[in-house]
Amino acid sequence: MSEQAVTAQSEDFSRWYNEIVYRADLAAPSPVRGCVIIKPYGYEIWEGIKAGLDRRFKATGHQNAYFPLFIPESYIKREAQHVEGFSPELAVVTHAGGKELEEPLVVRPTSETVIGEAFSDWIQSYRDLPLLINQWANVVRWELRTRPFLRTAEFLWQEGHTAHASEAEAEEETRQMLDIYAEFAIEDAAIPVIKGEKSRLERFAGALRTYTIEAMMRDRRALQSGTSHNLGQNFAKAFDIRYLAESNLQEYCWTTSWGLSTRMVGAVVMTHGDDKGLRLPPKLAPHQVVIVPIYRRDAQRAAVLEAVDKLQCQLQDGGLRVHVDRREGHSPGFKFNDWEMRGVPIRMEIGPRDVESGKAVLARRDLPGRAGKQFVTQAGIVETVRELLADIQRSLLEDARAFRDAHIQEAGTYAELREIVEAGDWARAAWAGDDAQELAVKDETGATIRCFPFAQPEEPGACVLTGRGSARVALFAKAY
RNA sequence: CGGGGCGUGGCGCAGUCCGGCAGCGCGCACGGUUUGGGUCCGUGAGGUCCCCGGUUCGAAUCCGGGCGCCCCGACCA
Repeated sequence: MSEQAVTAQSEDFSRWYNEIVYRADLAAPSPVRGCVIIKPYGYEIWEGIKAGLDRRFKATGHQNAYFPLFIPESYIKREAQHVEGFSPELAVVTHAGGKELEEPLVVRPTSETVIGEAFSDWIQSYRDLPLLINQWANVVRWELRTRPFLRTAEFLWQEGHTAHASEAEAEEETRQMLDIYAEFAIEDAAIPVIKGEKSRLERFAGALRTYTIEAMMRDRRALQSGTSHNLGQNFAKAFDIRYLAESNLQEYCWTTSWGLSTRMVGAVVMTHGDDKGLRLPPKLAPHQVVIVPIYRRDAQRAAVLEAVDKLQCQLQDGGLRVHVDRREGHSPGFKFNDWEMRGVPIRMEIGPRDVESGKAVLARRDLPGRAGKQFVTQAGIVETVRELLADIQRSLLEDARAFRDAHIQEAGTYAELREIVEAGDWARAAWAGDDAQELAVKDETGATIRCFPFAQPEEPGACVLTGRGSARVALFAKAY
């Protein structure tokens, strides 16, 4: 598999990327370039992501709600770091209803402020806490430079917002949601993400601490795939989110926020995609199985389609997402390639020979070409397919993990770090530098601290740069 | 904003140097053929060659001016 094939810039990749998934830029009206158009198939992948996350959110007691798209400019300005961080990328509405507005409205880049305003009304007592809210929404950030899926001016996401009575509880929530993101990424999306804390420079505007899951794409660039922020009391103070404690004293809440966006669709594409197109993890795939009927004459056609109908029913009854490619006028070979491009995990071929023998051909997408083909009996097909899907899910994760681990290296000195990241790999190194030194590294190597990973099984070498405070293990990489 | 590149049918492009009928591949429509790895053949629809001006008998092509987009960098999920 060539790494070239799965970069957003590669010709091979973009050919089907645009056709199959979506195009990031509107061709005609230039002012909205970089906005998002998600075609149906791509949107179904997003719906798979939504389902996986929503199930987990419900299990942890979070409830969905919806807040306004427009935020009064004054709200944004109320938290000093927040406004400073987001100002350059805000889209602002100045006119509405044919008149100039008294106060401009910001198109939400994120909703801490407007939700904070609501929270201050909703929360009166410690009995109202914790308040656990999630919103599925679109947001707009006017980036200078957009990239298909990985950075669009408008994107869809979920943003969670919670308020708690204690700092410890807020921290626990922040970490719990990061864990949920990581669990989702690893188990559902088959992306072996690394959990960690962001450096001060990369922290969310207005947060105390920001945690991240970092994924390695097939071109070895890092992709922040989800974030969870402990906001401390910064927003509670800015928006007067207070409660009456059991002690009968007014206290400020401790709040958190966390988000995961359509960028995750890009992460799936660029983690698993190969020269032939997408490879979708079964848990997210819109179609887990596609059945391609094969027949030569009308007499065969009826028998084949009858068998196919029966198999479709069995698989559907077994709770599997199955699609039958009934298109006329395309050869089986065409359909094989077509569904491989779309990344369907299992293709089932049913022809006259299979009808006769009671067998079926299964082709797994995770293995290249014909290597993924096997003959199975139609009896017990549901169980066979289920096991195969589980195996594909597992193998995609293992592939990605092996690839990732092969491209993370320990750096004992700054020279080593530089050499590693300039060659495109990730470097683990002890870090005790300050902001200025971190910026200097970016300037010199193009790499940034992706995170300070939580798990540090092995101790890295000597300090890369010395500074005040103790050194932490940091992960350096070039990122999207 | 700095550096590079490109604007030609729905998509991808050739043609531009050296002016002479607007082309190719894919896709689309129709007919036939084929169907176990991207069938083949035929017919057809589809164009402001980015815009404005100039040179010329004649401009996609040359000259002048303008506009737009993409890529790399700075900002960032």
